[in-house]
Amino acid sequence: MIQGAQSRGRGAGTASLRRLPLYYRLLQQLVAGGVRYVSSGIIGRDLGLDPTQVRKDLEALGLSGRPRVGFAVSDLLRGIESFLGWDRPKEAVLAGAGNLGSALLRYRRFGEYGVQIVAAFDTDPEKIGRPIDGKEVYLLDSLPGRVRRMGVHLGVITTPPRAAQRVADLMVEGGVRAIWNFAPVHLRVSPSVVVQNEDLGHALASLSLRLAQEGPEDGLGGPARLVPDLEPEDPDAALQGGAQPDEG
Amino acid sequence: MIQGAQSRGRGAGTASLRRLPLYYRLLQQLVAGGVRYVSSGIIGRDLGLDPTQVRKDLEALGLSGRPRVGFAVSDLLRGIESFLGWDRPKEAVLAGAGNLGSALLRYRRFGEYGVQIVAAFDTDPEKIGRPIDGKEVYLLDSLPGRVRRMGVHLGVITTPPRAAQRVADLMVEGGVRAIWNFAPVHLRVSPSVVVQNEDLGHALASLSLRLAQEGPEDGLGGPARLVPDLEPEDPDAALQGGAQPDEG
DNA sequence: CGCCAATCGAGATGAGATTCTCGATTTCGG
DNA sequence: CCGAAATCGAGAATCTCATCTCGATTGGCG
Repeated sequence: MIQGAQSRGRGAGTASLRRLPLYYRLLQQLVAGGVRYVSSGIIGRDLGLDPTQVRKDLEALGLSGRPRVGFAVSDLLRGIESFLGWDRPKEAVLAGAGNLGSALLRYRRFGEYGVQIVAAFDTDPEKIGRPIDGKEVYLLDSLPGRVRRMGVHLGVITTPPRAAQRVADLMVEGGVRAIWNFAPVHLRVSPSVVVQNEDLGHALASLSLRLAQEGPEDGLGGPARLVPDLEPEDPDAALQGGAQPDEG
Repeated sequence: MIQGAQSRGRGAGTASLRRLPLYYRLLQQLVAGGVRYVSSGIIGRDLGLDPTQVRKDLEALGLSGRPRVGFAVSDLLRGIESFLGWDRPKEAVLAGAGNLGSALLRYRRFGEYGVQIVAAFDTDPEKIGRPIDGKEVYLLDSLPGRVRRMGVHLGVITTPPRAAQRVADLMVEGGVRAIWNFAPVHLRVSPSVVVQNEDLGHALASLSLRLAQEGPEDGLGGPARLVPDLEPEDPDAALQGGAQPDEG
């Protein structure tokens, strides 16, 4: 991914950081299959990456493998979880309880990454006071105060474009220091606030572009994520959205 | 961004490709404000990028500016649209009409990028035959045949993790050549099929990580997108999810 | 018309990322 | 116990990307 002007950590560069979730997913599927050890060559082959790169990435995490054997899958999983902070709980609030916002409030999988959305905000009186998936929906105007009292530092914006900037301002006012922005607008915030844009339209269009350009897959995300990104998963747990198209 | 093993185009590298949607968003806000010309310096300041980089990105699109004046905003918008293929219509199908899938079916903004989801598939009998936002929901088993008849090459997977691989196989069987995968699993598909992973959990966790690492914003996405990505928008049009928290 | 400032475009420089090469270690099969 | 194969780990080479520097062009102003 492209990092604009970002201070990168020491060990793992922003590049390898993006691949860790990919490894994590694959490793989870391997443990589910009873595999205990895996070589960088296997990982590389499945993910379309160079084995050396895989080793370097894992090395940056402080993990090491054994010649002729490979890496212990369980070590890798724990190492990645720890490195990415998935084992340290964090809370977030969401603004804009529309289609997308509601879906995110019901999304079951954030917990696996140590993140939990604890409250929602909206301006529609119809929505206030009606919890969505157990999360209370409050009036938008009360956001700064509540967020500050809750001590939450993560905010999710799923409002219409026109409301996004104001919501961002309210969040920052309440002490939010990182914003996950689904609204397709460029937010102007203090440089100390981290903004991660997640434009779904752009993401799908990006995929379409890759298709048109005949660019065989590499496993990475793509859009939004054009910038900093990550990801993981396990093949047996519950699941996201809600519908389970067979195969249960 | 990190691209696994991808054949990159000639003109614009994968890096600048990720920034184009950022420019697009900003430019749309500028036209809405009546601005006709903009310099690379202005764009760079607003987006936190180096002016030279902005010029290089735009240059890669075949666009040029005039000294002392800058670039014509309308030219830039058209150029980006064209380069990213947003002006060429494409159809997509979706599998997994759960929370997330439904939200995407109702998402109004794909059209702006030239993409339209034309049908959905699921295994839940309750959902079959009940259109969502005007899109018909069919039985998953009929996917290959229908997709082939419709001539669709884009597929979206919003199923539980366990169903994802089977759905991917069905899609490929039906002729889908690019998959947007929201299920947190690593899909194994033919190398000729493009897979773009969009793990929302990972994306949010990624943001959280950036926060913890004290990494001031750069405007880029982050996770998923790890690989090829993109994005755009206009500040006045309708909007995404559905809820409109004030400011209407 | 001539000067000044703004802005672009191109080349050079430097940092980061990816790939390649090679030596060391360990397991497996005689 | 010994040789072959696999795998890792470190260093070097290559590539891409981002930033810096500088000359050229253009519009505004006197």
